[in-house]
Amino acid sequence: MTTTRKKQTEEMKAAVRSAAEALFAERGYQAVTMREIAKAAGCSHTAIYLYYKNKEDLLQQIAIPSLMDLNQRMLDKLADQKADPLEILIEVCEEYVVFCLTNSSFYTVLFAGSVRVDEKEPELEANRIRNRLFGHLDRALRLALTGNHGDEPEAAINRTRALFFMVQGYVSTYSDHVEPLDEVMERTLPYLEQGIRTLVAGMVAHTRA
Amino acid sequence: MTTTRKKQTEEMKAAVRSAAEALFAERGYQAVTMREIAKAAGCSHTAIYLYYKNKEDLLQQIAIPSLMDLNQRMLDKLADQKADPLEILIEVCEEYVVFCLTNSSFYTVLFAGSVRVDEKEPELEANRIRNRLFGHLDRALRLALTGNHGDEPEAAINRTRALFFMVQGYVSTYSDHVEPLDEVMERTLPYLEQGIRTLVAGMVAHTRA
DNA sequence: GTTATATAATAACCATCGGTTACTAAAAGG
DNA sequence: CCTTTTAGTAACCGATGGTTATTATATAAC
Repeated sequence: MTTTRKKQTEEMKAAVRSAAEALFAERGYQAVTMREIAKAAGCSHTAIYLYYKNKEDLLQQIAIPSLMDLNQRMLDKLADQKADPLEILIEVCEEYVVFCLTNSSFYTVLFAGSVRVDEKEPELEANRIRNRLFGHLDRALRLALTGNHGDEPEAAINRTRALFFMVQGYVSTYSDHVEPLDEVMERTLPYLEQGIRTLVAGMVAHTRA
Repeated sequence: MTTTRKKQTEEMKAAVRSAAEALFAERGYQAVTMREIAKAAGCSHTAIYLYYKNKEDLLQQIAIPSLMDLNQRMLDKLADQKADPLEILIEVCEEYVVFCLTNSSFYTVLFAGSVRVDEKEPELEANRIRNRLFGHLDRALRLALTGNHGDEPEAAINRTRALFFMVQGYVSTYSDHVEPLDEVMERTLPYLEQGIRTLVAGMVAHTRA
């Protein structure tokens, strides 16, 4: 059996991943050390570097499936033909912010660094997914604003920017929650919802004027 | 002369402060080490701990005067009786975001941690100033919305929250700028301005309905 | 002016971090 | 059964923020 060793390795790699996932979620990326992860997974901290290039790579590998899930959920919301476009927009935004708050350790590392123009590297996979998520927000807003199709494309881009500021502001405001996350979201998500409704109302008013 | 030693000490403390201020502004709080600051100031890194409790305390001491300046500038804008309240609101918000982007190393540490309820400490001085700044944003918005005084206080608070999300979102979106800060602000401040105008238009539309 | 005392400043040190390297142990292949 | 390959680790590296034991010196007292 040539599989014996590889299988064990694969199991160890998965154990590291699982341990890191739990620890990152519990205490945040920065606060968790490679040695802690190793201890929780049951190997020496140097072994982790056999499976993952470094600490950030480990985070990226953990984050990608979660990001893909989020991507799919946002797509599902967008695909609902029967729902009111404004309600879809709100739900899409909420999917996004709930993810960011739930996975704050992903968020800070994946979204904090802006797109690097200076390097020849083709960007990190996670950053590519992030850009796709932004596209979904953009599309949801455009669908909620049918009837304003006449204006210049620049105006539409600026509207999306404003929406994005609000969503991003919500996340960054509550990302350092002390209360349990459930309570924070139950209390504050209505603020965001109302903010989006108000902002959209302003967009409608502006384009009518 | 009993002043000789104390004076020299005071000079050294000021040199540390000045060096740290420049280094934090240039490369960010996290990236700068105490040993670097010491080298730039011309003392050993241990001496810094004679003047300042630790690295974060050093940052706080540096930040407070800047925050007070910002506080005053926001107050000045608010005091202008002749200007259009909406323009005042936009200027107050811009003072705030320009400060946050210019002093990003202050920002991340001072504003990232939410108000700590768990400790008996009476909060950090910097956090107290921060809350005052939020109050200015709130007042500027209320002044820009005269005529909607009839509605419940909760609605007014929620409007301020929405404004705050947008402002905060702008800052967090551009706080990791790669381009020179001047260019970033010149390009992106109009986005914020337009976002605020749209949001306020939505508030007016909502309260009229 | 000499000596004693308070204190400013530092060198040496500590535990810890992310990451590398030289080595060991054990499974795979003949 | 022996050789080769490879998974895994102990020891190490340079660096961090922070502490402590020690040294140097300006002041005060005689």
